[in-house]
Amino acid sequence: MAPPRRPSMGRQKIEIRRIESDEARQVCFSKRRAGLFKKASELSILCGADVAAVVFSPAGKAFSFGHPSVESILDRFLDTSPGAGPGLSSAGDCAVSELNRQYGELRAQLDAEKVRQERAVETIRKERAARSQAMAWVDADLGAMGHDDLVAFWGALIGVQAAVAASADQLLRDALLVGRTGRQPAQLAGGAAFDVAAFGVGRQPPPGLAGFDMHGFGGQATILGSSF
Amino acid sequence: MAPPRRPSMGRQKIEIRRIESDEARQVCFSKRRAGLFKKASELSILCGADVAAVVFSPAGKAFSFGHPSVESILDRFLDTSPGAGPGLSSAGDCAVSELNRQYGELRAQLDAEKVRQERAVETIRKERAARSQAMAWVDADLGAMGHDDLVAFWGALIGVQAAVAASADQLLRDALLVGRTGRQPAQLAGGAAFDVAAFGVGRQPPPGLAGFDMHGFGGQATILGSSF
DNA sequence: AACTATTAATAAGC
DNA sequence: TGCTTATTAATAGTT
Repeated sequence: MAPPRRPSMGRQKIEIRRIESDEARQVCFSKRRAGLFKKASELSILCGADVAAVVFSPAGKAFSFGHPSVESILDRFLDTSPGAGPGLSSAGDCAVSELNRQYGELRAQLDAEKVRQERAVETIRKERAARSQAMAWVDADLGAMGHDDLVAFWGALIGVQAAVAASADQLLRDALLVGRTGRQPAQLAGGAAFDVAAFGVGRQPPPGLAGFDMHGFGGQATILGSSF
Repeated sequence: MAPPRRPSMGRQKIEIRRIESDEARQVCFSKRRAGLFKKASELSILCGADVAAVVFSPAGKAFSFGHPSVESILDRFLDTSPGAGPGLSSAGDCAVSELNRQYGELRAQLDAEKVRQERAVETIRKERAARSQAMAWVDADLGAMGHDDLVAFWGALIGVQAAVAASADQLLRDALLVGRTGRQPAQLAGGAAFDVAAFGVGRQPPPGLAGFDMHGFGGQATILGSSF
């Protein structure tokens, strides 16, 4: 039986970069030009704003939308923009100023984003390191380990993982929270990431399972905190 | 118990007509103005078109977007529209144009950064989910588990973790590579993230350790690939 | 300003 | 080019 393919793949996510295919670019141009003019129209009606939009196709053909009229808007803009009179602050300068402000804001966001990315990478690296060490450790003497030892070890391991998970937890909460906030002056929450070595895992030479003193953990392992 | 009302009514359908409330109108103006400029920017990038948009707020404040520059577009339009003069219009404002370009570039970078951040968070989330599931599973019957079962389980768990680690590995390499590059057209490497369920861990009801068929793994556990 | 539930826009496929 | 559909993107109303 043939796979029941859907009649359409639906809208796909696209990158905002030049469309290479001539045909696809032309189609997109027509659709989005219409969409832009519609948005401009809605803005003028909803908010009582004066709006003009001018578009030149790659071929050089001009399209325009304007409320109340393209020319009136353009004239007004060109009139006030070059003026630069210190008395009446020209609106045109405001636009440039606004652009500058947004530019700075964006750069701040980008920086913050990079900091968070680095923290995420670091967290993953730590989790992996801890896991690797723990596995190597166990691998060495697992066969010789008694049942009770295994259970006890498991309990200890759970502790390590819970702690590491807590670190990831912090990062996740952080990422989700800040992700939207955007700004954030790179509030360096003291990166007191859990130090694996403190739990005995991470030492270079595996001490050998026979020697590890974790029996105090009790027979039945229990999942510690780490609220999932 | 009180009716669990949703935190938001979400977007409502609205008529395209003047918004009466001053405050709501102002908010809408800000949002939609940004949206309009974004659409204009996307149109110019996607289709290689020259686009300008000019907006006057009801208060008379001017905002504008232009690629390559507002003035060049407006001049070209006013030139060709009435007189049909074939004269070359000069692109006057290079500074604004450059600022606009940088703005777009920054925004692209920020978007790419956000994508990577999301992937990082998703990876961490998956690792945690896998770990949580595995621990809960074991916790259920660990006490009753025989030694051989325990050893075999450990081997299986190693497999899962190695696979998950591989996913993280990809992310790390990716992040480290791109982190420095800065630009990168967000080359969407098909995110074929490892599916934990494929390893038997992740099923909702713990199948009970007595039933899991992983003895084939052999008594001695070995660390699989996952090059650390 | 941050959040969501929704509506609106639109990438693909015919 | 215009229509259809599955998805993504924009954003109205709240807090």
